[in-house]
Amino acid sequence: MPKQTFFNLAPGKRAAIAGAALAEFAHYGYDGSNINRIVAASRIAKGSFYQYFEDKKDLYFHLVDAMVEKKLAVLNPVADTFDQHTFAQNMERVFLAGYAFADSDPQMYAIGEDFVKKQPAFIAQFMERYSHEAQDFYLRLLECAGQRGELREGLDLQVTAHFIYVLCAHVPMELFRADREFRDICIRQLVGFVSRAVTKA
Amino acid sequence: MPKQTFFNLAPGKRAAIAGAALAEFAHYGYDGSNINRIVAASRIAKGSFYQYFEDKKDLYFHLVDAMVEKKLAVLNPVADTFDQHTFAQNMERVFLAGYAFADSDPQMYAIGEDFVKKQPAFIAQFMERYSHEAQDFYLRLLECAGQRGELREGLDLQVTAHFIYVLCAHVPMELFRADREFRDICIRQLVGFVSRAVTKA
DNA sequence: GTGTAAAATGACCCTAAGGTCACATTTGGG
DNA sequence: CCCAAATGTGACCTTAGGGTCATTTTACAC
Repeated sequence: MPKQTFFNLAPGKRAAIAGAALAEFAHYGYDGSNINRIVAASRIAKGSFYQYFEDKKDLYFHLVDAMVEKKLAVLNPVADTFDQHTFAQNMERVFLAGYAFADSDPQMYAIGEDFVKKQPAFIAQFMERYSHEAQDFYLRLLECAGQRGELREGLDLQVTAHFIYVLCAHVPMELFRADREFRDICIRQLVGFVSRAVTKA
Repeated sequence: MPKQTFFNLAPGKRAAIAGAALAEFAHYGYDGSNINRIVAASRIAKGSFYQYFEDKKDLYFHLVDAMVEKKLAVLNPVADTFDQHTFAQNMERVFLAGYAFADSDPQMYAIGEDFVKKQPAFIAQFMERYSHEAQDFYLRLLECAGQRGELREGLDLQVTAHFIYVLCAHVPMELFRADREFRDICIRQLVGFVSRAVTKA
């Protein structure tokens, strides 16, 4: 967590630093990011950086936290009404919400992409705090479908949730820059694929 | 390309270096790899390393070349008989061949995984030499299906080939460590997914 | 205005790791 | 056996970049 000093900063200055960091991590990913660049872009001294943050990871996790929070703000309303929809409908709602998030904040999205695809070690660390948020999300989706009697018999929910997670974490990312129509086609087919894999008939 | 000196080496020594490098890149990926470790593991002096290779990338590309060659040796026989099978059959054959490769040489597979997932810059460089081998592969698959009259109307083959490529590059990797039965289920469903997406009815 | 605590600063430090080089050793032809 | 060319060697160079610290500046209480 950033030091108190960071939160004492004038909002504009704090936003400048957060903005520079956001751009840096979105553009270069965690591995390629460079504190000197962040410091130069936000017009602060290198020493000041370490008045605000423990280290580079501290800042990075702060942004990842913000990203997760922002993404959950989009996804939670969807998850909270899982029981009012079919499994297939819920899958589609999840995808649409995900793209809404990505479209609304491409930099946050880019940080999430780098985080999920290139920082497996951090994910493990992070999950200790968020208790497997992502997998649990799809588990909730499956359990809800189970209560509606939609699921096939003999399904290992944990494994299936992971499978869905993998699919949803990787495939839509590649389509992010595609046009809306193509996206929609792919979403519909992915929804169908997953639905056929887990629901009866 | 490695220097002539490397190819003049006694086969055992050359193999020791190649083996150490293979293990290093497979374990740490390109970004985390360390020449000092490679040098220590293969019992040569640091200076000798640079008698054999221009630089770290030279060695890495040498291994990636070998990896691609080995993978193509498995995939080409499949591609050469595309016209004797349905699209769905060919998709399944491609997956099975891919897993056969991964199972037979997990280290080579790991290098490929890192290359595809974490080295987009290198892929671009590499493709200049291999003329989009991967995308072309799926394009051939689609074109063959087209000649058999299996494809839906109005399909953009280039885009579709890319979509299939993305799916086949990311999803199976995640399943690599899963047991055989689960793998087979997933392969069948993926084949079905892609088939329904591109073939008539 | 003065003193004290917080914050700002940038030159500097330190380590990791890729890459070099002057020298030593081996090899092979005459 | 001798010499030259090729090869082997590891101490050393260099750079990048994360992180530190002594010093200065600012903010604020009295």
